[in-house]
Amino acid sequence: MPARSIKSPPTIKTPVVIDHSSPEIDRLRLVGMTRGYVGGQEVFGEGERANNVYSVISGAVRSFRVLADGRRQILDFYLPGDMFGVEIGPDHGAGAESVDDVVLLVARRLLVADDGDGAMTRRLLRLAKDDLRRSHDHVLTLGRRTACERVASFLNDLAARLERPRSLDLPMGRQDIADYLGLTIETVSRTFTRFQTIGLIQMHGRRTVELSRPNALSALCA
Amino acid sequence: MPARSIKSPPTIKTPVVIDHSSPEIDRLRLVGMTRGYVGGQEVFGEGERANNVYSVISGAVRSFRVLADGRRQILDFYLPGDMFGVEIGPDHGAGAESVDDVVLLVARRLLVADDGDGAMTRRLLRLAKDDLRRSHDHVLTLGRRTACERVASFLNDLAARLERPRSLDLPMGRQDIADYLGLTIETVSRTFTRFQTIGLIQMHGRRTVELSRPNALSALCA
DNA sequence: CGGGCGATTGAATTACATCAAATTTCGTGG
DNA sequence: CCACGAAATTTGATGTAATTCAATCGCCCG
Repeated sequence: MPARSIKSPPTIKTPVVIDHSSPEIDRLRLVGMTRGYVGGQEVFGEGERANNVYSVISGAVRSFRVLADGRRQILDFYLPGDMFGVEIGPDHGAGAESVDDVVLLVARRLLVADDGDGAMTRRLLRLAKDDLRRSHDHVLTLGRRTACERVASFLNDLAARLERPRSLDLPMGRQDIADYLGLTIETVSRTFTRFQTIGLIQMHGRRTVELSRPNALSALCA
Repeated sequence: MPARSIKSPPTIKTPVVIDHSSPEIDRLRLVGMTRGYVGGQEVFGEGERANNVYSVISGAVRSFRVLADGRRQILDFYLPGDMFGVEIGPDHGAGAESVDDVVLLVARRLLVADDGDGAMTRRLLRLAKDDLRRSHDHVLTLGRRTACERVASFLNDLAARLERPRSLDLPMGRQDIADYLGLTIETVSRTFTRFQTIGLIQMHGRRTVELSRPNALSALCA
């Protein structure tokens, strides 16, 4: 995972208070500063001390682990409204980088951990369980689905998280998708073109995917 | 995922109190009844209402999800001292079955959820984060490791959880290992024999693995 | 209007799956 | 204690989905 040419890092610092509406029920109030990142910047490294927690205001973040020889596995993508970087132990179990241009809310870890009553802890528990559920889905996909099914699932899930727009804007490149799905960039590319040939999707440029037949796509997920 | 001949289900019910020492720091006190299972019995099904939580007293439990066409992915194995089946939502996101003969502690969900102060919630948070960490390891393994590396990781991890005995007793059969590692039973079998040929391991019967060269095995995990 | 990087396409290779026996293990009953 | 039989595992032959290697294409930015 290559060094990239870094544009001027637009590191704005402004005090901010944000209400994150966790799906359905809870609201998570976080107090901190915003910070801006250009694409491909490190937010924190694997094994780094976990002093802050983060919440995506705009853009997308990837969390990942790497093997000694450089093979990379993306564990999750975080989208606007998602919180990440919360740890129980002293340091981060995975690295995190901006996928594209990103603005994050950065809060001190201590401000989150302690709040007298257990309200915050309960929210964090809910959050952790959501992450676990997604990770289990991911395990199922990597362990038992074909390349074709993986890509279909990916588009499907992304569309679901973005509230099912007919057309979605991929924040990440093909390599990121490959590293998330446990495939190579070539296989991902081929699968996209096959989907397009079959009429499942329609690409406009390389980042915009129009889901022509969303039901057929879901059906492909097996 | 065959129906199995069920021996007389030794369903003993005895009131029990158990202290689970969570690694290092916390202790989790659970009050409930014990229940016995023979190999291959359902503890709960995917989508079933989550009325109880469970803790392994002896034996091993597998949690899993299945695709519509029957492909199965094992998400985790639970060993003595492990707690499982805790949910935030109303029902279980995965099925759970006994791997071999098992005794579980079964506690009512309500007894766990509420305890005035947030002590229990904090323990559950720690537990969820542990599960998440393991699931992330699993994603890395399924997404980016070869069959050989997967089997090595599996033996390695199992040995670590069993406090690194020189010789370990596999509670699960080859099919379970395959369904955990996203492989076929044949590939798992071939890999075991190759490891044995190379002198990495020595099998005694089909369940006992002697780790002849544990360091070489760890090195194989990449 | 180039130029460069990301993406696509093609050909050859391979790791793992599939299909099909043969063999071993281990519980059971004699 | 030993023989039997079903089930689990191993082994072998073959097939194939996905990877690897190698150009080429085309989108997007300056």
